[in-house]
Amino acid sequence: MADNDAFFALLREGGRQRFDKANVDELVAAKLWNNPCWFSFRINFLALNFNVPIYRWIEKQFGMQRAEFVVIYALGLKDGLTASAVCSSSGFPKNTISRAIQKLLDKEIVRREVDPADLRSFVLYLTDEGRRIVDECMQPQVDRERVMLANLTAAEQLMLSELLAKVVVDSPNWSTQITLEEHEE
Amino acid sequence: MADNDAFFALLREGGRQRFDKANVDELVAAKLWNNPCWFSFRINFLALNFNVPIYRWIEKQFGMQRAEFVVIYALGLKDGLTASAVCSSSGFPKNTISRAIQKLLDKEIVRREVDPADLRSFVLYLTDEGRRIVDECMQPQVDRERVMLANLTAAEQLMLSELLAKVVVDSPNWSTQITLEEHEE
DNA sequence: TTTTTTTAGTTCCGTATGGAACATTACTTG
DNA sequence: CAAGTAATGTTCCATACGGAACTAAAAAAA
Repeated sequence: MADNDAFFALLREGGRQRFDKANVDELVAAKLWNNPCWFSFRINFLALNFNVPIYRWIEKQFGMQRAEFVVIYALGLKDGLTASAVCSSSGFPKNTISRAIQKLLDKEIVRREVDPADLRSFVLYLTDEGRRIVDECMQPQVDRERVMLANLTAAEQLMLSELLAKVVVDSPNWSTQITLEEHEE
Repeated sequence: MADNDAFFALLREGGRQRFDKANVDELVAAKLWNNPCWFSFRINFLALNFNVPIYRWIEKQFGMQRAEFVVIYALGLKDGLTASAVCSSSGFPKNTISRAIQKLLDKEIVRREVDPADLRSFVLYLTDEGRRIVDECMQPQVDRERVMLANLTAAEQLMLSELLAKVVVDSPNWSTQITLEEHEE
């Protein structure tokens, strides 16, 4: 690719001309269309706009912290996980997850058994109460997604789902290290 | 739409069959393809995978917290903002942003002037030092994006940029309230 | 086998965080 | 105009958070 610059400009613009920008906050518009990091802004903006109301609601309804919910959400999708499995799929540090699990054990939302094959680790299971809570938390999340995606057609949603999945699937190939020349010091 | 269910299943699947899932963590696979919240998982996973290394690096290099960087990032795109403008475009609560600004003032990365039109608020500007820091932070972010998106073709990146922008542009129409039947209490 | 290295999970500790109450200025309405 | 309401930023406080040091078990190396 020789004319990288033109292409990056295109990416950044991201179909700007087709939008009625009347309603968008001026700074949001700048972050969308005048920003070398088009991807990270879009992703972070959407994640925040999903998470803030959802976690506020979960906190209100069930007195659970984000990390706690992350644990039971993972268990809801796949029972019998270990703490470290939850960590690596969620990106939270292990002490945070560890504490979350302690609270969930206290509240009897989760139970655990020593893994006979590896005495260091525990296998986690939802209790009936835990299952009930996870289930009850899903509907608002599905609704929130639906609200946020209402501006896309069905075909667009499908395409978005596939494109994002394609990116996620590639994640094992991303180094966690920032490989810029390590500056001074 | 009568056959909603079939469509949501499609969305969730998000082109699963086309992927070589050999490399993906088993739980990540479940969260991708067996999850009623396909969108929020994808978005959150990607945001975390972008943010964690980037903010670790910024902390190391410049001793700045996430909220501090959010402020100067916004100012880098549009100088002369107020604190509340930064809040509403970033989603951070105002006390967090307020403290971040204090620190930036102390370090002389940002300066501020009373807004003559509104004596309650201040207008913020990057200092030369601040500008230098923002600039220096952009390259690693652009690089990180590029790494994360390397699995998409140019056309796919463009499509992704447009689709995400289309969702963001609709954000003024999303209520912040969770409107589920407010349960008991 | 013993010694080193890695891995799972916990604990310590200082710091960052966000809700709520606050002070100040601006806007609205009677 | 006065009185009430909303908006901007700051401060207080209790708590959540993550890095780093730790214990114990497993795996690898010697």
